[in-house]
Amino acid sequence: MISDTQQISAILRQFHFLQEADEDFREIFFKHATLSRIDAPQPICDQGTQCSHLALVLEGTARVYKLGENGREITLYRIGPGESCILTASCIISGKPFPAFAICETPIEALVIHTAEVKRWTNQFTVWRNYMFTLISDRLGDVISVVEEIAFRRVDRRLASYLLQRGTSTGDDDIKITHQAIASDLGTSREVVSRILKDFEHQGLISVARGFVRLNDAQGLAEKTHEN
Amino acid sequence: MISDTQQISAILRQFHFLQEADEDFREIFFKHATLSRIDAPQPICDQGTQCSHLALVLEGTARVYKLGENGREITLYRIGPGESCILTASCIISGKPFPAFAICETPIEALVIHTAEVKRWTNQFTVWRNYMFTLISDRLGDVISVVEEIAFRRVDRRLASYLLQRGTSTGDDDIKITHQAIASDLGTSREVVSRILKDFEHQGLISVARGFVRLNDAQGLAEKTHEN
DNA sequence: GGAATCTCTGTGACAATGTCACATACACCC
DNA sequence: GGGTGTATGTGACATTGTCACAGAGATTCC
Repeated sequence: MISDTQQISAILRQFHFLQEADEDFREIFFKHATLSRIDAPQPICDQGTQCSHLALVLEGTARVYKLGENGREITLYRIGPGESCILTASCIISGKPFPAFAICETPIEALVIHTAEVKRWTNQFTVWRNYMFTLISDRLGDVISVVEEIAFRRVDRRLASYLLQRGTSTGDDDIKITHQAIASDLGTSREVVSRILKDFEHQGLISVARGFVRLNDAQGLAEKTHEN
Repeated sequence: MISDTQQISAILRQFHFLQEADEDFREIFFKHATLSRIDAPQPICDQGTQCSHLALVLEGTARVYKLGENGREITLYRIGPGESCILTASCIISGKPFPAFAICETPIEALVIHTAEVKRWTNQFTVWRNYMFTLISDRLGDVISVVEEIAFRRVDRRLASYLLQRGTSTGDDDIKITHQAIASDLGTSREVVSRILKDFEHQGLISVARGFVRLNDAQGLAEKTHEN
C-alpha cells in the first residue's frame, strides 16, 4: 500500500502507463503495490524457480543472464528504472519456471506486486495489459538482438560498441569495470577481452588499468565497431 | 469467413484455445478468419516490414531466422501446425517492425486474421489474450535457448543433437538436407558442418551423401551431444 | 550421348576465438 | 612488511570461422 503523495507522483513519472490509467486502476495499483529495497549484489531470481512477485524498478539496475556449463555467462538484458522484469511476468502468465538468473547490480528500489494481482489486472485492465505486452515484446526484441550479436559479430567490434555505450551512458570516459565483468556481458571469456583491450590500448584508443578502462579516442573506437 | 463444418472441427482440433472458448468468441473468430495457402519456398515477412495480418498455421512449417552481414543465417524458431507467428503478434501489439525474416519451408495452409481484429480480440476476450501471452512467452523461451546454445555449446555437440532431433521428428533415419541448410539452422558456416559430418562418418555414426544424411548409430550420436 | 551449367561437397591455409595452466601485479588487511 | 585475495598477462593449443578454389553429382539443352 502506497499513500505518500510525493512518492506517488515520482512513480507516475517513471511509469508512463500509469499516467494513462483511470483513477479506478491507479487506486487498485497503489493499494496492492509494496515498496521494497534490495541491496546489491544479490541474486533475485534463480534459474528454474517459480516467481511469486513482479518487480517494477524505480531505482537501480538488475542484470538477467544465462550461465553456461563451463561457468561462462552472457547478459540477456538489463532492467533499469521504469522497467520491469518481464521474464518474471512471462513466467507468471505461462506458469513456467524462470529460464535464467537475475542479479541485483546496484541497490534496487522497486514496487513489488503479487502474482495473483498481476494475473487479475492482466484480465481486467487494458492499460496494464498493454504495458505487459509491450514489455514482453521489447524483451523478445532485446534477446533477438543478442542472438544476432553473438552469432554474427566479431568480438572486437562488439567490445568496441560495448565500451562506447558504457562510456556515453555514464557520461564519463572512465569506465569502472573488470575484464571478467565485460566478458560476462558479452558472453565470451576473460582472456579474450584482455587480449583485445590490450590491442586497443596499443593503438592508443583506450588506457587500461586494474578495474577500469579509459576511452582516449572515441572516434577511433567507433570505427572499430563496423570494420577492421 | 469459415463455415464448412468439417473444416471447423479440424481447426478446433489444432487450436486448443478455441475449444475452451465460448460460442460468442468462436463465432467472431470464424467470421473474421480467412483460409489462405502459401506455396513454398517463399518469403513471408521481411525484416523491417510492418505486419498487417496474423497467421495461425494449420498445415506446413515456416522458419523465422536472422540474417548476418556476411550472409550467414541462424534459425530463431520454427512455426508448425497449431502454432502462430508470435513475432507478428508482438509487432502488431507494439507497432514495431518485424525484426527478422520468415520464410515458408513447405506449402502452408493458415488462418489469416487482420491486425485490427487481433488487437480488438486481445482487449475483449480472455481466451484469446491468454493464447497470445502464452505464444509470446514460449517464443521468448525459445530464443533464450538459442542464445544459450550458440553462446556455450560446441558446434559438434549441437550438430549431433540437431541430427538426432531431425531423425526422430521424421521417424526416419534418413534426413534429406544439405550441409548449407544445417549450417543456416545452427548459425554456423557450411564448411564447419561438412567437416564435422565427415568426422561423424569416419566414426561410423552416420553416412553422408549429396543432399542427405543417414543415422547409423543413434546411440553413439547421443553420446556426442554431451561430452567428447 | 555429350557439353554446358547448376548446386553441393571437399580441402588446405590461415584468422579469430575459446580453453587451460600458470605467472605476475595490484589492493587490502593485519 | 608480509600474507591473502582479486585482477590481469601470457603462451600453447583446440575449436571455429573465412576464403579461395577444386571436384563431384545433377540438370538442361542440343
